[in-house]
Amino acid sequence: MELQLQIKMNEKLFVRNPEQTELGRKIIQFSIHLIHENGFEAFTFKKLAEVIGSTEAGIYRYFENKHRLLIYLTAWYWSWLEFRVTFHLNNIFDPSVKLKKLIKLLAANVVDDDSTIYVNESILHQIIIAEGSKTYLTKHVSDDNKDRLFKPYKDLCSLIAGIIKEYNPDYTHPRSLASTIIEMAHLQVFFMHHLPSLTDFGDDKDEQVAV
Amino acid sequence: MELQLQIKMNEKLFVRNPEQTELGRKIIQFSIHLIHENGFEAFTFKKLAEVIGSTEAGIYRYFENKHRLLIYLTAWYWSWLEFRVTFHLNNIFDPSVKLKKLIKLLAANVVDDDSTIYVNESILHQIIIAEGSKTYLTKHVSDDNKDRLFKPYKDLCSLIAGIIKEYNPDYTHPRSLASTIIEMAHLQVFFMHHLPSLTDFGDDKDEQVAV
DNA sequence: AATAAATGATAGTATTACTATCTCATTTAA
DNA sequence: TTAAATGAGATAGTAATACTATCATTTATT
Repeated sequence: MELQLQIKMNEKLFVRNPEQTELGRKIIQFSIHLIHENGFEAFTFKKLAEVIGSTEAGIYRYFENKHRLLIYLTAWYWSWLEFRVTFHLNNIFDPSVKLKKLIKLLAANVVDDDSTIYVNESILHQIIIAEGSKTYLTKHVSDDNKDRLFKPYKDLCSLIAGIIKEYNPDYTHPRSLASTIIEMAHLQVFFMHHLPSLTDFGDDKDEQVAV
Repeated sequence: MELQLQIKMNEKLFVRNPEQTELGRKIIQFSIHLIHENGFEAFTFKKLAEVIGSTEAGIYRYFENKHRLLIYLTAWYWSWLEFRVTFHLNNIFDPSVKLKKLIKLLAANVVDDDSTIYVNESILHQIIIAEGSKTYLTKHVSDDNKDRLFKPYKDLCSLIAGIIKEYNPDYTHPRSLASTIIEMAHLQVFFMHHLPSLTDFGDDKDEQVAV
């Protein structure tokens, strides 16, 4: 069975839909690699253009600026993750089993998913860890939020909060706990790799974040 | 009783010690205001120079670049917070009381502390919430870490991890829990103000983050 | 009073983050 | 089949950013 996974993206995230043209798909594919290699700060449209054999102006036809591109990638990732979570939790009814599976999914190393050709999910996952929070840590969060740019993130958070509520209907802070779980599943991995004294998880290839 | 609180800062954080000259103290004082007003991305040494009536080159004599200045401010904040925590937990021996007091200290609104004239702790606290994680979310974290630039953060984390261990010596992840508490005490406040659906805390003037 | 440190003034550079315009090839639609 | 629309390359230009360098002047220290 060969399926092609297509995620419907918010139109405000781009100027022209990158999924519909060759250049657009190259922008997605290679921006992921470039951001991962040099970090978001050092990433420029000019460098990206050189890598994909196009021009700076060409990339601006697809994305308003590099921050929007980062939000696009991040939104894509959260949508993809939500689908993954929904898929894996399907037909499981015990909330405690659900929660355990969920945390495994969030904390596990992501393997590249072949059903999306130009997105390398494994690398994208690492970008989210290192750069994800920069999408909302800006002076224009509220404007971006009004444009619903963070909806995929919020949807995932809601999904998790719902499972927490199922597990314990009396728990008073399911959404805060959900966002904490998501953020920490990522941040603890970052600490493990770069600031190990801030975590108890070892930077071991085989070791997974404990559940 | 009038005390002057002086925090000994790591020499690698600056080119010339800003606490020892008038211009240096102005840099600290007004960079806090500027970063808070326009965000770290929009903050430049040129704008800062204009505000304090000096020149761009003048500020470069104190800080290598704006990122180092942000790390300086952040390091200062964590040191100040560690002192505050140590002070408030002095002579308390029940670990559960300690933990509760600690979380109150981390989550409470910070009021400006008069024992430091040129640092407005209340505003600095808001900067840490919105910009703090940008200090380590870079490609050069490991180098910065080798220069011990994050020591104040790690020290605070250790202190909290120690209290957690006192409370429950069998707990296997005290450092991860400590960093989670610190990060979330800040991030949930950010969400409360800007992305309220990611939290259960309301953006109410009187309401404090629950303990 | 002599000397060193701190600051101010000015200039210059490479890079970044865009915007604009014009051409040309390819699709698509009438 | 031809005209129009679309996608993309090429080139140019601008304001701002992130610095570095030099030199003169003011202020502090001995």
